[in-house]
Amino acid sequence: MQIAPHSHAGGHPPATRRLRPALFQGLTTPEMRLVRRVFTEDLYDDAEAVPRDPARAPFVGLLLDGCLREDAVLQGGERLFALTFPGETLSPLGPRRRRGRLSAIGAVQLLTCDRDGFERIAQEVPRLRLNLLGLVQEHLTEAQRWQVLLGRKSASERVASMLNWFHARQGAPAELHLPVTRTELGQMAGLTMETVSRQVRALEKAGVIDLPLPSRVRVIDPGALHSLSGDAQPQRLH
Amino acid sequence: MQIAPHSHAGGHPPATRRLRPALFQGLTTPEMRLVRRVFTEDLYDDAEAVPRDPARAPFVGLLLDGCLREDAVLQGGERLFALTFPGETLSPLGPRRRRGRLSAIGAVQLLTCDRDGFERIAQEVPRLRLNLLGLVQEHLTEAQRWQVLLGRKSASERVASMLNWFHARQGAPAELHLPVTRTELGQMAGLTMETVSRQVRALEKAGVIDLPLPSRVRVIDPGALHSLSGDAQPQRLH
DNA sequence: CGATAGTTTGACTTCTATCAAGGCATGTGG
DNA sequence: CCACATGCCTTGATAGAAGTCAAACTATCG
Repeated sequence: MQIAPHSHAGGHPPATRRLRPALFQGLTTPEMRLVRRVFTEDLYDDAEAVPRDPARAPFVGLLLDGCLREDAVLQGGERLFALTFPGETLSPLGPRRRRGRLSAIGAVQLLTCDRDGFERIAQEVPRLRLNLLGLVQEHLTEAQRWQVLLGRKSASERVASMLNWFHARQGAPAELHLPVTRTELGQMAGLTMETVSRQVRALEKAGVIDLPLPSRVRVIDPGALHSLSGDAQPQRLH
Repeated sequence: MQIAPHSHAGGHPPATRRLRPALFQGLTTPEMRLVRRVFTEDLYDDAEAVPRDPARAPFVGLLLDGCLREDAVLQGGERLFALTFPGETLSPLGPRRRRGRLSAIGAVQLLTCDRDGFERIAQEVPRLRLNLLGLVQEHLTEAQRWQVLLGRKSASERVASMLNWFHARQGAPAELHLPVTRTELGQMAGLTMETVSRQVRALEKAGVIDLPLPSRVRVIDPGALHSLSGDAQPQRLH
Protein backbone atom coordinates (compact mmCIF):
# COMPACT_ATOMS: atom_id res chain seq x y z
CA MET A 1 0.00 0.00 0.00
CA GLN A 2 1.20 3.45 -0.83
CA ILE A 3 -1.22 5.62 1.07
CA ALA A 4 0.29 8.81 2.47
CA PRO A 5 0.95 8.40 6.20
CA HIS A 6 -1.46 10.10 8.55
CA SER A 7 -0.26 13.54 9.51
CA HIS A 8 -1.68 16.52 11.31
CA ALA A 9 0.63 19.02 9.69
CA GLY A 10 -1.52 21.45 7.78
CA GLY A 11 -4.43 19.04 7.97
CA HIS A 12 -7.59 18.91 9.98
CA PRO A 13 -7.42 19.63 13.69
CA PRO A 14 -7.42 16.61 16.03
CA ALA A 15 -11.01 15.37 16.26
CA THR A 16 -13.12 17.66 18.41
CA ARG A 17 -12.62 16.43 21.98
CA ARG A 18 -15.35 14.03 22.88
CA LEU A 19 -17.06 14.47 26.21
CA ARG A 20 -15.29 11.41 27.54
CA PRO A 21 -14.48 8.14 25.82
CA ALA A 22 -17.21 5.58 26.50
CA LEU A 23 -14.78 3.46 28.48
CA PHE A 24 -14.25 6.20 31.07
CA GLN A 25 -17.76 7.60 31.17
CA GLY A 26 -19.08 8.51 34.58
CA LEU A 27 -15.76 8.22 36.39
CA THR A 28 -14.79 10.77 39.01
CA THR A 29 -11.47 12.59 38.83
CA PRO A 30 -9.83 10.52 41.59
CA GLU A 31 -11.07 7.37 39.86
CA MET A 32 -9.52 8.56 36.61
CA ARG A 33 -6.22 9.00 38.44
CA LEU A 34 -6.34 5.39 39.58
CA VAL A 35 -7.22 4.25 36.10
CA ARG A 36 -4.40 6.20 34.45
CA ARG A 37 -1.94 4.31 36.58
CA VAL A 38 -3.08 0.97 35.15
CA PHE A 39 -3.22 1.96 31.50
CA THR A 40 -0.09 2.31 29.39
CA GLU A 41 0.52 4.20 26.18
CA ASP A 42 1.73 2.04 23.32
CA LEU A 43 3.16 3.44 20.10
CA TYR A 44 3.01 1.74 16.72
CA ASP A 45 4.53 2.68 13.39
CA ASP A 46 2.69 2.60 10.10
CA ALA A 47 1.75 -0.97 9.13
CA GLU A 48 2.95 -2.39 12.45
CA ALA A 49 0.73 -5.12 13.87
CA VAL A 50 -0.97 -4.92 17.24
CA PRO A 51 -0.54 -8.27 19.02
CA ARG A 52 -3.59 -10.53 19.04
CA ASP A 53 -2.45 -13.59 20.93
CA PRO A 54 -4.14 -13.83 24.32
CA ALA A 55 -0.86 -13.36 26.17
CA ARG A 56 0.08 -10.01 24.66
CA ALA A 57 -3.08 -8.56 23.12
CA PRO A 58 -4.50 -5.53 24.89
CA PHE A 59 -7.65 -6.47 26.79
CA VAL A 60 -9.13 -3.06 26.17
CA GLY A 61 -7.64 -0.17 24.25
CA LEU A 62 -8.42 3.45 23.55
CA LEU A 63 -7.11 4.88 20.31
CA LEU A 64 -5.57 8.27 20.99
CA ASP A 65 -4.10 9.04 17.58
CA GLY A 66 -3.74 7.48 14.14
CA CYS A 67 -6.02 4.82 12.68
CA LEU A 68 -6.27 1.09 13.06
CA ARG A 69 -7.38 -1.43 10.49
CA GLU A 70 -8.80 -4.86 11.17
CA ASP A 71 -8.42 -7.47 8.48
CA ALA A 72 -10.37 -10.69 8.57
CA VAL A 73 -8.90 -13.89 7.23
CA LEU A 74 -11.41 -16.01 5.39
CA GLN A 75 -10.85 -19.02 3.12
CA GLY A 76 -7.54 -17.85 1.79
CA GLY A 77 -8.11 -14.16 1.27
CA GLU A 78 -7.65 -11.28 3.66
CA ARG A 79 -10.22 -8.55 3.62
CA LEU A 80 -10.41 -5.20 5.37
CA PHE A 81 -13.19 -5.50 7.87
CA ALA A 82 -13.23 -2.42 10.01
CA LEU A 83 -11.45 0.85 10.75
CA THR A 84 -10.94 2.46 14.12
CA PHE A 85 -10.59 6.23 14.43
CA PRO A 86 -9.18 8.31 17.30
CA GLY A 87 -11.40 8.34 20.37
CA GLU A 88 -12.76 4.87 19.63
CA THR A 89 -12.04 1.74 21.58
CA LEU A 90 -10.81 -1.79 21.09
CA SER A 91 -12.87 -4.28 22.98
CA PRO A 92 -11.72 -7.70 24.15
CA LEU A 93 -11.60 -10.20 21.34
CA GLY A 94 -13.93 -13.07 20.80
CA PRO A 95 -12.35 -16.31 19.63
CA ARG A 96 -13.12 -15.72 15.95
CA ARG A 97 -11.62 -12.30 15.66
CA ARG A 98 -8.30 -13.48 17.02
CA ARG A 99 -7.71 -15.03 13.63
CA GLY A 100 -7.75 -11.61 12.05
CA ARG A 101 -5.04 -8.99 11.92
CA LEU A 102 -5.04 -5.58 13.55
CA SER A 103 -2.50 -3.06 12.31
CA ALA A 104 -1.59 0.57 12.46
CA ILE A 105 -2.27 3.08 9.70
CA GLY A 106 0.16 5.91 10.19
CA ALA A 107 1.69 6.63 13.60
CA VAL A 108 -0.58 5.19 16.26
CA GLN A 109 -0.87 6.05 19.92
CA LEU A 110 -2.89 3.52 21.87
CA LEU A 111 -3.86 3.53 25.54
CA THR A 112 -4.14 -0.08 26.66
CA CYS A 113 -4.67 -2.27 29.65
CA ASP A 114 -4.25 -6.01 30.08
CA ARG A 115 -6.78 -8.32 31.59
CA ASP A 116 -5.30 -8.62 35.06
CA GLY A 117 -4.85 -4.88 35.31
CA PHE A 118 -8.45 -4.41 34.30
CA GLU A 119 -9.71 -6.90 36.86
CA ARG A 120 -7.73 -5.20 39.61
CA ILE A 121 -8.91 -1.72 38.80
CA ALA A 122 -12.50 -2.87 38.27
CA GLN A 123 -12.59 -3.97 41.91
CA GLU A 124 -12.15 -0.38 42.95
CA VAL A 125 -14.07 1.25 40.09
CA PRO A 126 -17.00 -1.08 39.39
CA ARG A 127 -18.39 1.34 36.85
CA LEU A 128 -15.62 0.23 34.50
CA ARG A 129 -17.21 -3.17 34.07
CA LEU A 130 -20.48 -1.59 33.01
CA ASN A 131 -18.63 0.63 30.59
CA LEU A 132 -16.82 -2.36 29.12
CA LEU A 133 -20.11 -4.10 28.46
CA GLY A 134 -21.47 -0.94 26.85
CA LEU A 135 -18.40 -0.82 24.66
CA VAL A 136 -18.91 -4.29 23.28
CA GLN A 137 -22.58 -3.49 22.75
CA GLU A 138 -21.59 -0.42 20.81
CA HIS A 139 -19.49 -2.57 18.54
CA LEU A 140 -22.49 -4.83 18.08
CA THR A 141 -24.63 -1.86 17.15
CA GLU A 142 -22.02 -0.81 14.65
CA ALA A 143 -21.92 -4.29 13.16
CA GLN A 144 -25.68 -4.25 12.74
CA ARG A 145 -25.51 -0.90 11.04
CA TRP A 146 -23.17 -2.47 8.51
CA GLN A 147 -25.59 -5.33 8.18
CA VAL A 148 -28.31 -2.92 7.10
CA LEU A 149 -25.93 -1.23 4.70
CA LEU A 150 -24.89 -4.50 3.12
CA GLY A 151 -28.33 -6.02 3.09
CA ARG A 152 -30.56 -3.30 1.78
CA LYS A 153 -28.66 -0.38 0.33
CA SER A 154 -27.73 0.44 -3.24
CA ALA A 155 -24.15 1.14 -4.25
CA SER A 156 -24.62 4.90 -4.13
CA GLU A 157 -26.23 4.72 -0.70
CA ARG A 158 -23.43 2.50 0.57
CA VAL A 159 -20.74 4.90 -0.50
CA ALA A 160 -22.61 7.93 0.82
CA SER A 161 -23.21 6.14 4.14
CA MET A 162 -19.62 5.12 4.48
CA LEU A 163 -18.28 8.60 3.82
CA ASN A 164 -20.89 10.05 6.13
CA TRP A 165 -20.00 7.69 8.98
CA PHE A 166 -16.27 8.19 8.62
CA HIS A 167 -16.80 11.92 8.49
CA ALA A 168 -18.84 11.89 11.69
CA ARG A 169 -16.43 9.52 13.41
CA GLN A 170 -13.47 11.72 12.56
CA GLY A 171 -15.25 14.59 14.26
CA ALA A 172 -16.77 16.18 11.14
CA PRO A 173 -13.54 17.86 9.93
CA ALA A 174 -13.53 20.06 6.84
CA GLU A 175 -11.42 17.47 5.12
CA LEU A 176 -12.03 13.81 5.73
CA HIS A 177 -9.16 11.38 5.50
CA LEU A 178 -9.71 8.04 3.73
CA PRO A 179 -6.69 6.03 4.83
CA VAL A 180 -7.41 3.03 2.59
CA THR A 181 -7.62 2.20 -1.09
CA ARG A 182 -10.79 2.02 -3.18
CA THR A 183 -10.41 -1.75 -3.18
CA GLU A 184 -10.48 -1.78 0.62
CA LEU A 185 -13.44 0.57 0.83
CA GLY A 186 -15.13 -1.88 -1.50
CA GLN A 187 -14.27 -4.80 0.79
CA MET A 188 -16.01 -3.09 3.67
CA ALA A 189 -19.05 -2.02 1.66
CA GLY A 190 -19.43 -5.18 -0.38
CA LEU A 191 -18.63 -3.46 -3.67
CA THR A 192 -15.90 -3.61 -6.26
CA MET A 193 -13.18 -1.02 -6.48
CA GLU A 194 -14.65 0.24 -9.77
CA THR A 195 -18.10 0.76 -8.33
CA VAL A 196 -16.71 2.62 -5.32
CA SER A 197 -14.74 4.86 -7.64
CA ARG A 198 -17.76 5.58 -9.83
CA GLN A 199 -19.97 6.43 -6.86
CA VAL A 200 -17.38 8.65 -5.20
CA ARG A 201 -16.92 10.44 -8.48
CA ALA A 202 -20.69 10.82 -8.84
CA LEU A 203 -20.81 12.52 -5.45
CA GLU A 204 -18.07 14.84 -6.59
CA LYS A 205 -19.91 15.69 -9.80
CA ALA A 206 -23.08 16.30 -7.80
CA GLY A 207 -21.17 18.87 -5.75
CA VAL A 208 -21.58 17.01 -2.48
CA ILE A 209 -17.86 16.47 -1.99
CA ASP A 210 -14.61 17.64 -3.47
CA LEU A 211 -11.63 15.36 -4.14
CA PRO A 212 -8.32 17.21 -4.06
CA LEU A 213 -6.74 13.74 -3.84
CA PRO A 214 -8.36 10.33 -3.93
CA SER A 215 -7.70 9.88 -0.23
CA ARG A 216 -8.72 13.41 0.78
CA VAL A 217 -12.40 14.23 0.77
CA ARG A 218 -13.65 17.74 1.37
CA VAL A 219 -17.26 17.47 2.47
CA ILE A 220 -19.11 20.35 0.88
CA ASP A 221 -22.69 19.41 1.70
CA PRO A 222 -22.96 17.16 4.77
CA GLY A 223 -26.76 17.33 4.64
CA ALA A 224 -26.85 15.93 1.12
CA LEU A 225 -24.41 13.20 2.15
CA HIS A 226 -26.75 12.20 4.92
CA SER A 227 -29.88 12.21 2.82
CA LEU A 228 -28.15 10.22 0.08
CA SER A 229 -27.09 7.64 2.65
CA GLY A 230 -30.61 6.24 2.86
CA ASP A 231 -30.64 6.62 6.65
CA ALA A 232 -32.59 9.85 6.51
CA GLN A 233 -36.30 9.91 7.17
CA PRO A 234 -38.20 9.28 3.94
CA GLN A 235 -39.04 12.75 2.63
CA ARG A 236 -42.64 13.81 2.76
CA LEU A 237 -43.66 14.91 -0.72
CA HIS A 238 -45.77 17.93 0.31
CA MET B 1 -48.43 -15.06 9.20
CA GLN B 2 -49.85 -18.53 8.81
CA ILE B 3 -46.85 -20.64 9.72
CA ALA B 4 -47.74 -23.79 11.62
CA PRO B 5 -46.91 -23.40 15.30
CA HIS B 6 -43.73 -25.02 16.52
CA SER B 7 -44.38 -28.52 17.78
CA HIS B 8 -42.32 -31.48 18.82
CA ALA B 9 -45.06 -33.98 18.12
CA GLY B 10 -43.75 -36.37 15.52
CA GLY B 11 -41.01 -33.92 14.66
CA HIS B 12 -37.32 -33.79 15.36
CA PRO B 13 -36.05 -34.53 18.86
CA PRO B 14 -35.27 -31.51 21.04
CA ALA B 15 -31.89 -30.15 19.95
CA THR B 16 -29.09 -32.45 21.06
CA ARG B 17 -28.22 -31.27 24.56
CA ARG B 18 -25.33 -28.88 24.39
CA LEU B 19 -22.43 -29.36 26.75
CA ARG B 20 -23.59 -26.36 28.74
CA PRO B 21 -25.02 -23.06 27.53
CA ALA B 22 -22.26 -20.48 27.16
CA LEU B 23 -23.73 -18.43 29.96
CA PHE B 24 -23.21 -21.22 32.50
CA GLN B 25 -19.94 -22.59 31.21
CA GLY B 26 -17.39 -23.56 33.81
CA LEU B 27 -19.76 -23.33 36.78
CA THR B 28 -19.63 -25.95 39.50
CA THR B 29 -22.77 -27.79 40.59
CA PRO B 30 -23.22 -25.80 43.81
CA GLU B 31 -22.74 -22.60 41.81
CA MET B 32 -25.42 -23.75 39.38
CA ARG B 33 -27.77 -24.25 42.32
CA LEU B 34 -27.22 -20.66 43.41
CA VAL B 35 -27.76 -19.46 39.88
CA ARG B 36 -30.99 -21.41 39.40
CA ARG B 37 -32.45 -19.56 42.34
CA VAL B 38 -31.96 -16.18 40.67
CA PHE B 39 -33.25 -17.10 37.21
CA THR B 40 -36.95 -17.42 36.49
CA GLU B 41 -38.74 -19.27 33.71
CA ASP B 42 -40.98 -17.07 31.58
CA LEU B 43 -43.54 -18.43 29.13
CA TYR B 44 -44.71 -16.67 25.99
CA ASP B 45 -47.40 -17.58 23.48
CA ASP B 46 -46.95 -17.42 19.74
CA ALA B 47 -46.50 -13.84 18.55
CA GLU B 48 -46.31 -12.48 22.10
CA ALA B 49 -43.73 -9.75 22.61
CA VAL B 50 -40.85 -9.97 25.07
CA PRO B 51 -40.55 -6.67 26.94
CA ARG B 52 -37.76 -4.38 25.83
CA ASP B 53 -38.08 -1.35 28.07
CA PRO B 54 -35.20 -1.14 30.53
CA ALA B 55 -37.51 -1.70 33.49
CA ARG B 56 -38.97 -5.02 32.41
CA ALA B 57 -36.62 -6.42 29.75
CA PRO B 58 -34.62 -9.47 30.77
CA PHE B 59 -30.99 -8.53 31.35
CA VAL B 60 -29.84 -11.92 30.13
CA GLY B 61 -31.98 -14.78 28.87
CA LEU B 62 -31.49 -18.38 27.86
CA LEU B 63 -33.96 -19.77 25.34
CA LEU B 64 -35.12 -23.19 26.49
CA ASP B 65 -37.78 -23.93 23.90
CA GLY B 66 -39.44 -22.32 20.88
CA CYS B 67 -37.92 -19.61 18.73
CA LEU B 68 -37.57 -15.87 19.06
CA ARG B 69 -37.54 -13.30 16.30
CA GLU B 70 -35.97 -9.87 16.46
CA ASP B 71 -37.38 -7.21 14.18
CA ALA B 72 -35.56 -3.97 13.57
CA VAL B 73 -37.43 -0.75 12.96
CA LEU B 74 -35.80 1.42 10.35
CA GLN B 75 -37.19 4.50 8.57
CA GLY B 76 -40.76 3.31 8.48
CA GLY B 77 -40.43 -0.40 7.75
CA GLU B 78 -39.94 -3.32 10.08
CA ARG B 79 -37.58 -6.06 9.01
CA LEU B 80 -36.73 -9.41 10.49
CA PHE B 81 -33.21 -9.10 11.76
CA ALA B 82 -32.33 -12.25 13.63
CA LEU B 83 -33.68 -15.54 14.93
CA THR B 84 -32.84 -17.22 18.22
CA PHE B 85 -33.01 -20.98 18.56
CA PRO B 86 -33.20 -23.14 21.72
CA GLY B 87 -29.96 -23.19 23.69
CA GLU B 88 -29.01 -19.69 22.54
CA THR B 89 -28.94 -16.59 24.68
CA LEU B 90 -30.27 -13.08 24.79
CA SER B 91 -27.64 -10.60 25.79
CA PRO B 92 -28.25 -7.22 27.40
CA LEU B 93 -29.46 -4.64 24.90
CA GLY B 94 -27.52 -1.73 23.60
CA PRO B 95 -29.43 1.50 23.14
CA ARG B 96 -30.12 0.96 19.46
CA ARG B 97 -31.65 -2.48 19.67
CA ARG B 98 -34.20 -1.33 22.22
CA ARG B 99 -36.02 0.27 19.33
CA GLY B 100 -36.61 -3.15 17.78
CA ARG B 101 -39.16 -5.78 18.67
CA LEU B 102 -38.53 -9.22 20.10
CA SER B 103 -41.34 -11.74 19.88
CA ALA B 104 -42.12 -15.39 20.30
CA ILE B 105 -42.53 -17.85 17.45
CA GLY B 106 -44.57 -20.74 18.78
CA ALA B 107 -44.67 -21.52 22.49
CA VAL B 108 -41.56 -20.09 24.10
CA GLN B 109 -39.88 -21.00 27.36
CA LEU B 110 -37.26 -18.48 28.43
CA LEU B 111 -34.95 -18.54 31.44
CA THR B 112 -34.27 -14.95 32.44
CA CYS B 113 -32.62 -12.82 35.03
CA ASP B 114 -32.85 -9.10 35.69
CA ARG B 115 -29.93 -6.79 36.14
CA ASP B 116 -29.95 -6.57 39.92
CA GLY B 117 -30.27 -10.32 40.25
CA PHE B 118 -27.33 -10.75 37.93
CA GLU B 119 -25.20 -8.30 39.87
CA ARG B 120 -25.96 -10.06 43.12
CA ILE B 121 -25.17 -13.52 41.85
CA ALA B 122 -22.07 -12.32 40.00
CA GLN B 123 -20.60 -11.27 43.36
CA GLU B 124 -20.59 -14.89 44.40
CA VAL B 125 -19.90 -16.43 41.02
CA PRO B 126 -17.49 -14.07 39.29
CA ARG B 127 -17.16 -16.43 36.35
CA LEU B 128 -20.64 -15.31 35.27
CA ARG B 129 -19.35 -11.88 34.35
CA LEU B 130 -16.74 -13.39 32.08
CA ASN B 131 -19.37 -15.59 30.49
CA LEU B 132 -21.62 -12.61 29.91
CA LEU B 133 -18.84 -10.83 28.07
CA GLY B 134 -18.23 -13.94 26.00
CA LEU B 135 -21.89 -14.05 25.15
CA VAL B 136 -21.96 -10.55 23.75
CA GLN B 137 -18.77 -11.31 21.85
CA GLU B 138 -20.44 -14.36 20.37
CA HIS B 139 -23.25 -12.17 19.12
CA LEU B 140 -20.65 -9.88 17.60
CA THR B 141 -19.03 -12.83 15.84
CA GLU B 142 -22.43 -13.84 14.53
CA ALA B 143 -23.08 -10.34 13.25
CA GLN B 144 -19.76 -10.37 11.44
CA ARG B 145 -20.60 -13.70 9.86
CA TRP B 146 -23.73 -12.06 8.45
CA GLN B 147 -21.60 -9.19 7.24
CA VAL B 148 -19.53 -11.58 5.17
CA LEU B 149 -22.67 -13.21 3.84
CA LEU B 150 -24.24 -9.92 2.86
CA GLY B 151 -21.07 -8.36 1.56
CA ARG B 152 -19.52 -11.04 -0.55
CA LYS B 153 -21.82 -13.94 -1.26
CA SER B 154 -24.07 -14.70 -4.19
CA ALA B 155 -27.76 -15.44 -3.76
CA SER B 156 -27.24 -19.21 -3.90
CA GLU B 157 -24.42 -19.06 -1.35
CA ARG B 158 -26.52 -16.90 0.94
CA VAL B 159 -29.41 -19.31 0.93
CA ALA B 160 -27.16 -22.34 1.38
CA SER B 161 -25.34 -20.59 4.25
CA MET B 162 -28.53 -19.62 5.95
CA LEU B 163 -29.99 -23.10 5.79
CA ASN B 164 -26.68 -24.56 6.89
CA TRP B 165 -26.42 -22.25 9.92
CA PHE B 166 -30.00 -22.78 10.99
CA HIS B 167 -29.53 -26.51 10.60
CA ALA B 168 -26.42 -26.50 12.77
CA ARG B 169 -27.98 -24.19 15.33
CA GLN B 170 -31.04 -26.39 15.64
CA GLY B 171 -28.73 -29.27 16.48
CA ALA B 172 -28.53 -30.81 12.99
CA PRO B 173 -31.94 -32.50 13.08
CA ALA B 174 -33.13 -34.64 10.18
CA GLU B 175 -35.78 -32.07 9.45
CA LEU B 176 -34.98 -28.40 9.84
CA HIS B 177 -37.74 -26.01 10.77
CA LEU B 178 -37.97 -22.65 9.00
CA PRO B 179 -40.33 -20.70 11.20
CA VAL B 180 -40.56 -17.66 8.92
CA THR B 181 -41.81 -16.78 5.46
CA ARG B 182 -39.69 -16.52 2.33
CA THR B 183 -40.06 -12.76 2.53
CA GLU B 184 -38.52 -12.78 6.00
CA LEU B 185 -35.70 -15.09 5.02
CA GLY B 186 -35.05 -12.58 2.28
CA GLN B 187 -34.97 -9.71 4.77
CA MET B 188 -32.24 -11.43 6.73
CA ALA B 189 -30.20 -12.42 3.69
CA GLY B 190 -30.66 -9.21 1.71
CA LEU B 191 -32.64 -10.92 -1.03
CA THR B 192 -36.17 -10.76 -2.37
CA MET B 193 -38.74 -13.42 -1.60
CA GLU B 194 -38.63 -14.62 -5.21
CA THR B 195 -34.88 -15.11 -5.20
CA VAL B 196 -35.01 -17.02 -1.93
CA SER B 197 -37.70 -19.26 -3.36
CA ARG B 198 -35.74 -19.93 -6.52
CA GLN B 199 -32.56 -20.78 -4.65
CA VAL B 200 -34.29 -23.03 -2.16
CA ARG B 201 -35.97 -24.79 -5.06
CA ALA B 202 -32.65 -25.12 -6.85
CA LEU B 203 -31.21 -26.86 -3.78
CA GLU B 204 -34.17 -29.20 -3.84
CA LYS B 205 -33.69 -29.99 -7.52
CA ALA B 206 -30.00 -30.57 -6.91
CA GLY B 207 -30.95 -33.20 -4.34
CA VAL B 208 -29.31 -31.39 -1.44
CA ILE B 209 -32.57 -30.90 0.46
CA ASP B 210 -36.13 -32.09 0.31
CA LEU B 211 -39.15 -29.84 0.87
CA PRO B 212 -42.17 -31.73 2.19
CA LEU B 213 -43.58 -28.32 3.06
CA PRO B 214 -42.15 -24.87 2.40
CA SER B 215 -41.32 -24.46 6.09
CA ARG B 216 -39.95 -27.98 6.56
CA VAL B 217 -36.55 -28.76 5.13
CA ARG B 218 -35.15 -32.26 5.14
CA VAL B 219 -31.39 -31.96 4.78
CA ILE B 220 -30.29 -34.81 2.55
CA ASP B 221 -26.67 -33.81 1.95
CA PRO B 222 -25.24 -31.61 4.72
CA GLY B 223 -21.80 -31.74 3.14
CA ALA B 224 -23.06 -30.28 -0.10
CA LEU B 225 -24.95 -27.62 1.81
CA HIS B 226 -21.73 -26.62 3.49
CA SER B 227 -19.65 -26.54 0.36
CA LEU B 228 -22.33 -24.55 -1.47
CA SER B 229 -22.32 -22.02 1.35
CA GLY B 230 -19.01 -20.62 0.23
CA ASP B 231 -17.53 -21.05 3.70
CA ALA B 232 -15.78 -24.27 2.77
CA GLN B 233 -12.09 -24.32 2.00
CA PRO B 234 -11.54 -23.56 -1.66
CA GLN B 235 -11.26 -26.97 -3.33
CA ARG B 236 -7.88 -27.98 -4.60
CA LEU B 237 -8.24 -28.94 -8.21
CA HIS B 238 -5.88 -31.94 -8.18
C1' DC C 1 12.45 10.57 -15.97
C1' DG C 2 10.66 6.12 -15.66
C1' DA C 3 8.52 2.70 -12.62
C1' DT C 4 4.98 1.46 -9.56
C1' DA C 5 0.65 1.44 -7.20
C1' DG C 6 -3.58 3.14 -7.24
C1' DT C 7 -7.58 5.35 -9.69
C1' DT C 8 -10.70 6.33 -13.31
C1' DT C 9 -13.47 5.37 -17.36
C1' DG C 10 -15.70 2.59 -20.88
C1' DA C 11 -17.90 -1.57 -23.01
C1' DC C 12 -19.94 -5.63 -22.05
C1' DT C 13 -21.94 -9.46 -19.21
C1' DT C 14 -24.21 -11.42 -15.41
C1' DC C 15 -27.03 -11.50 -11.62
C1' DT C 16 -30.85 -10.25 -9.05
C1' DA C 17 -34.93 -7.20 -8.47
C1' DT C 18 -39.29 -6.23 -10.31
C1' DC C 19 -43.67 -7.13 -12.24
C1' DA C 20 -47.14 -10.37 -13.18
C1' DA C 21 -49.62 -14.64 -13.30
C1' DG C 22 -50.71 -18.94 -11.48
C1' DG C 23 -50.40 -22.78 -7.74
C1' DC C 24 -51.05 -24.96 -3.20
C1' DA C 25 -52.24 -25.36 1.50
C1' DT C 26 -55.18 -24.03 5.26
C1' DG C 27 -59.30 -22.31 7.27
C1' DT C 28 -64.26 -20.78 6.91
C1' DG C 29 -69.07 -20.72 5.74
C1' DG C 30 -72.70 -22.79 3.29
C1' DC D 1 -68.34 -32.28 2.62
C1' DC D 2 -67.46 -28.96 -0.78
C1' DA D 3 -66.57 -24.33 -2.56
C1' DC D 4 -64.07 -20.39 -2.02
C1' DA D 5 -61.23 -16.99 0.13
C1' DT D 6 -56.75 -15.98 1.95
C1' DG D 7 -51.96 -16.02 2.52
C1' DC D 8 -47.93 -17.68 1.00
C1' DC D 9 -45.06 -19.91 -2.50
C1' DT D 10 -43.48 -20.72 -7.17
C1' DT D 11 -42.39 -19.65 -11.88
C1' DG D 12 -41.67 -16.77 -15.95
C1' DA D 13 -40.40 -12.54 -18.57
C1' DT D 14 -37.99 -8.33 -18.41
C1' DA D 15 -35.21 -4.44 -16.93
C1' DG D 16 -31.73 -2.37 -14.23
C1' DA D 17 -27.79 -2.40 -11.24
C1' DA D 18 -23.39 -3.85 -10.30
C1' DG D 19 -19.57 -7.00 -11.61
C1' DT D 20 -15.86 -8.03 -14.99
C1' DC D 21 -12.39 -7.08 -18.24
C1' DA D 22 -9.45 -3.93 -20.31
C1' DA D 23 -7.18 0.34 -21.22
C1' DA D 24 -5.81 4.87 -20.02
C1' DC D 25 -4.70 8.16 -16.43
C1' DT D 26 -2.36 10.26 -12.09
C1' DA D 27 0.38 10.72 -8.04
C1' DT D 28 4.52 9.42 -5.76
C1' DC D 29 9.05 7.69 -5.23
C1' DG D 30 13.55 6.41 -6.42
